[in-house]
Amino acid sequence: MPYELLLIGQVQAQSGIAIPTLRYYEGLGLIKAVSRTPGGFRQFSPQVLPRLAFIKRLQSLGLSLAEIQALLAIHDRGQLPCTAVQESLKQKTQVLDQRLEELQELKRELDELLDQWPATTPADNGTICPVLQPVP
Amino acid sequence: MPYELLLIGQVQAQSGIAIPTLRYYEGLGLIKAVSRTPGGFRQFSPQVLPRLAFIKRLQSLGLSLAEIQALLAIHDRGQLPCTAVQESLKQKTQVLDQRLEELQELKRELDELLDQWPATTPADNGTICPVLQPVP
DNA sequence: TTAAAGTCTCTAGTGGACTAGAGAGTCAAG
DNA sequence: CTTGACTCTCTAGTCCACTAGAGACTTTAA
Repeated sequence: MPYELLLIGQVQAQSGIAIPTLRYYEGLGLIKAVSRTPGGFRQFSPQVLPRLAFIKRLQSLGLSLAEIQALLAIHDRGQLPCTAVQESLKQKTQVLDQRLEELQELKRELDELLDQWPATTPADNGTICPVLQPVP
Repeated sequence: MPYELLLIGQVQAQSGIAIPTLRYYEGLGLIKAVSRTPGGFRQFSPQVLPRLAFIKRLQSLGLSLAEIQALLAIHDRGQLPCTAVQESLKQKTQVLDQRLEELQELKRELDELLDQWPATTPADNGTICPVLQPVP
C-alpha cells in the first residue's frame, strides 16, 4: 500500500468526518479519491485533509455544501478562491442579518404577547384560546 | 347539502389553507371532518375555521405542528388551552433566545473575519484559502 | 343526460445533510 | 489459509411541512 495514500478510515480518523459522510461528499463531488486499490478501496491523497478542513470551516460559518462546492471548483481550476470566499461570506452576513431581523421581530411579538398576557383567562369565544386574538 | 357544513374547497376559500394541506392536517389529527357525504366528500363544521386560525397563528409564532397538536388536544378535552399556550410560547422565547445567540455569535465571527480580511491574499499554503486559518 | 367542477385515495417527491443497514468482497497478519 | 478488521455498493430512512400527480369517483347546474 503506497504509504502516502489514505484509506477512507484513515481520512475519517484524521478529519473527524464519518465515513458515510465522506462517501456522501464524494458523491456530491466535494472530494474525490485519487485512485482505488485493486479490490476497489478508495485511496485519498493527504491533500484531502486541508480540503475537508476548508469544508468544515465554511460550513461552520454557515455556508451550504453547494456554496462550498462552488468555491472548491475555483480552487480546482488552479486559482486561489479567497476573493470568492470573501464574497460568499459577505453575502452570508446579509442573509444572516435578514434572518436575525426576522427572529428579533418574532421575539418582539412573543415578548409583547407574553407581557400583556391577562392574569385571568378571558371567556371562551370559540377561538380555542381567546388570548390569541390579534392576527394582523 | 346541510347548509352549515363546509366542503374542503370552502374551507380552503375561507381559511386560505390549501386543500392538500388541509388533508395533511387531518392526517396528523389537527383537524377532522365531522362527516362525509354519501360519495365520500369530507364535511367540516364551521368550527374548523377558528381552529385553523389558531393553528396558523401559533405557527406564525414559531410553534411546530406537533406542539400545536398538543395544545389542540387540551382544547379537545374541553379545557381552555391558554395556560398551556402561554407555557409553549415562553418556552419558544427561550429557544429563540438561544438561536439568536448562536446567530449573533456567528455574525460576530463573520464580521471579524471580514474586517480583518487582508488587502492582499497571502501565499498559498495548501489550505485552499490561506485566509481561513483559525479553526478553533 | 351530460359536462364541468369538485373531490377522493394513494404514492412519491422536495430540500439539506446526513445516517443506517444489508450483504458481499478485500486486505494484512499470523 | 483463516481470521478479523476494513471497505464496497445500494437502498432506504431521518426531520418537517408540505406539494404534485395519477386515476377514479361525486356533485351540481344546464
